[in-house]
Amino acid sequence: MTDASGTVTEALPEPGSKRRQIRPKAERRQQLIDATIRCIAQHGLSAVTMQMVTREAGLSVGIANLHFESKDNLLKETLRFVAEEYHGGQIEIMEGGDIPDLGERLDALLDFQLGRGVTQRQKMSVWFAYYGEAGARPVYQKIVSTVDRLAAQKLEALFIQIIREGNYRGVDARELATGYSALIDGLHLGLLVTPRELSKRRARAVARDFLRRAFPQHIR
Amino acid sequence: MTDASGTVTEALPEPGSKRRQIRPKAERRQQLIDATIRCIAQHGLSAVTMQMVTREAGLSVGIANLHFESKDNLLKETLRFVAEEYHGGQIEIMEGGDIPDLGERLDALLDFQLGRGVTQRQKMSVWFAYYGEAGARPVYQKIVSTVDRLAAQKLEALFIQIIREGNYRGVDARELATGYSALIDGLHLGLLVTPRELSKRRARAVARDFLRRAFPQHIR
DNA sequence: ACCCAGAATGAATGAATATTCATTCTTGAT
DNA sequence: ATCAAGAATGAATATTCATTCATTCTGGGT
Repeated sequence: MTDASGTVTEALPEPGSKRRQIRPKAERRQQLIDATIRCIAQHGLSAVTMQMVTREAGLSVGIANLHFESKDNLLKETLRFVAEEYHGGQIEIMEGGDIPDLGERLDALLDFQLGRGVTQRQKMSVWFAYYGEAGARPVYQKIVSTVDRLAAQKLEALFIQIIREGNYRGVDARELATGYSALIDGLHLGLLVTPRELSKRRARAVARDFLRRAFPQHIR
Repeated sequence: MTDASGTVTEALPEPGSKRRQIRPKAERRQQLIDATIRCIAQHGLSAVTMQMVTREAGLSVGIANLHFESKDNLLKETLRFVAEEYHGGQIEIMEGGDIPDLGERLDALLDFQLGRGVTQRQKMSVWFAYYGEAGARPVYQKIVSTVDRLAAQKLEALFIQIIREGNYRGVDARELATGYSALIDGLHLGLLVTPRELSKRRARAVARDFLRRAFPQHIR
């Protein structure tokens, strides 16, 4: 706050400067969404305030209502972003032009779903914060189920390929896909709520186990 | 509000009467917790207010702070109640003096976890509402993980018995228990958020499938 | 019949927070 | 240089909500 030189501090813009910057709308929107994600992860959805978000973004309070028309809308758009990012990532891997080998593709998917560091934990927090409200908020349900359905279809398609390639008998791709998705969601929950009991390493082992049981030739 | 007879309405206590009733503390506490559960299920955790809860319970606003010292505490106690009820039910089945056959016991557990009607859905809402906040609220984490750990131990114990009885090879009870718990949590999530895509019937089929894969002699 | 401990009430209070908008500032075009 | 469009600001407003507490009421004990 005080300057070593002891004279006028107003002159040059410091790191956390107040210098007003004008940026395109899209950039500000993303900045606010990112800040919202951090706030939800740190304080919980129900404790998030506009002041908190805008301070985190290093912007003024008025700007949130300028770019999103309301808090409600900001939260909705944040969910949409997280949902699309998560499911988009999965879908890209599952379509997998990069990885021709189906077993490897499964591994890559698992890596994406249970890998990463702190960032991933932040996203998880946000993800489940919304799930928690979804029971009472149809808007959230709709956003999630839209992207969810697409990912489920891709997963089923991948499983069908694998089943054909491995000539696995008595395996229902759709049922298995539902199970695998649920398992991953449940493991995420465990990592979030009881990180002491469930390490990321163990979560991965559990998920791999599930896949190995179903597709022994492709995993391990 | 008005009486058909057209005269004094004050006289006899109607259904929604204002007649003040004095009841023991424990009863009022439970009444408030039940009302809280309904409110969370209907409006979402972040929208719940004290006024809402006390109105739902048919009581005055002051009473909540009389029996619970604060809103925070009421919410905490509500979580504790739901957690203990859910896990308590499971544990009772898993210890299962009633059901000697291990396969049947597994079935009973599955029934408990994925059965029931509207009530169950209410509890699920509450359950995940708290999960959503747990990332940011250590108090919630602690409550959940305490009961969770106990249930996990019981499940592992049951699986160990089954593995011994069935002489299953290459199966790790603990890992399987983690997987099964996660699967059930994930299915609950699916039922809550995307009830259109996942019916209760299908959820049960998926869970049974998981168990059958692991313990083919005991299930089906 | 009467009392009184303490259960219950709800109007009042004060703190927190979403939203508005008059004003200021920035930037690219002229 | 000058200007206008519109991006950004943040003090002010209005609302909502948790919590308090002076008061009222109830029912078991005497």
